[in-house]
Amino acid sequence: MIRIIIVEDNKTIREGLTILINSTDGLKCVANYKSCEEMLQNLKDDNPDLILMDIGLPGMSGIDGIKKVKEIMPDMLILVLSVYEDDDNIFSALCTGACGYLVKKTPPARLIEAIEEAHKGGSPMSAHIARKVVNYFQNNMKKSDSSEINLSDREKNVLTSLSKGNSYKMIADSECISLDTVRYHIRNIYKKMHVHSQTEAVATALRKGWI
Amino acid sequence: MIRIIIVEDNKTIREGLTILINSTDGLKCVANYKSCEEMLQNLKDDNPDLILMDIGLPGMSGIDGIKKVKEIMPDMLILVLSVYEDDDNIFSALCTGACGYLVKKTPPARLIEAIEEAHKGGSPMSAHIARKVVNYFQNNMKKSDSSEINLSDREKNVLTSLSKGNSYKMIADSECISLDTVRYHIRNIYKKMHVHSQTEAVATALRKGWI
DNA sequence: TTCAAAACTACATGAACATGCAATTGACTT
DNA sequence: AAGTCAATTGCATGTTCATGTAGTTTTGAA
Repeated sequence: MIRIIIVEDNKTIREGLTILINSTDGLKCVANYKSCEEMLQNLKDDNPDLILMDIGLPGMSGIDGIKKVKEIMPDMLILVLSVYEDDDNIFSALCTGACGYLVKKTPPARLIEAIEEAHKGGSPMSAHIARKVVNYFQNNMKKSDSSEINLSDREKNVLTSLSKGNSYKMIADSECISLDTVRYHIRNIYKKMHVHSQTEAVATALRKGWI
Repeated sequence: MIRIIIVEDNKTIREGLTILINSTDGLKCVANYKSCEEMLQNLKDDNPDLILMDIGLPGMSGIDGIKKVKEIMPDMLILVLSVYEDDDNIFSALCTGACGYLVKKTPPARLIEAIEEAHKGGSPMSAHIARKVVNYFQNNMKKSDSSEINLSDREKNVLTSLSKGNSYKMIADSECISLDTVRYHIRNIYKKMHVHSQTEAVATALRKGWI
């Protein structure tokens, strides 16, 4: 029996979900709340296996609610049920600790499936949500592929050291080379990267994931 | 009618998938190959809507295959069907351009669903794969939460400008403030961030995702 | 209105950096 | 053995930066 609590400010939806869940074998809605605050007060007593949570709530937002729940019970399964499909809400929810994200128009049968899937270790997401998540990977993980700048090991060390705020003198000492050799390497780094300052070199390298 | 091609080295599986797809309304397997090389040669002629691709192939790996396909047809839908569930393969595939990732034990009915879901703009993933993807977010996107340094809008602009390699003078011009005001803001940034150089400030901000 | 904080401007100075030129060394090639 | 090349060191010079001190303007709250 999967113990579920619902957090949803709309009474109709809240009661509909409760009925849906309670009429399904293996699922039980042990409580439902119209705000995160109420839910948090009773969380320990309710001791649910999974929380079905709305994002757009009066008072504490669902995102903050997820954060609080995770502080109290880090392994709690939280399934977001939201009308929002914008990147901010989706990524905030997932980063904060939601294990899945469904849009509100999800049909009842799929919702039940999703709850069971989450409980079995999955991360159910509505189709477009999942695509957004995958797109995120494709857009933001362009590491080690494009514009293959070939920095030598020494150069990489120097650049990494620079990014930590070390001065030429400190780098010279830690690399056991002279101050002028540090200058030499940095010149070469600048030449390879087409930049003219530490800041630009470090920023570029960090953005492209070279260091 | 969704036109599909299959890349899979195991003959039994390949033929089984072909039959499964061709016996489903709305789907048609226009070709099947046992290697990426063969598939790539005929890609343009086959002109599929979606590619069902194995990862563990002899010769060119599925990951490299995905990369090649994306170079030729950037919008091609590629659904990975793999026995591997390790992070490297999953993330490589998704980053490279796969729009979904299914494990091979996926039941036929779910596979068909997944193909249709991918075609409608979703990103079907097997339960544990999805969870791994979501976990990635929770572990690696600790941006904007910890150590809440409160940079003003102006300070953020200045810092961003610095990270692009602009000099104080250039920043003064682009922000329409005097050189000394730029200095003033940078002092404050340093104070808030506990650093003493551009490089350190920019590196820290980039690493923490503030800019 | 009045006060305080934040934002802006100014000037000054020692430190750190960017870059040009040049010489030395060691490794590897032909 | 002579030659090439990367790594190293050295020196010099103009530029930019980091930071102390201090005055003015703007803005938001009491």
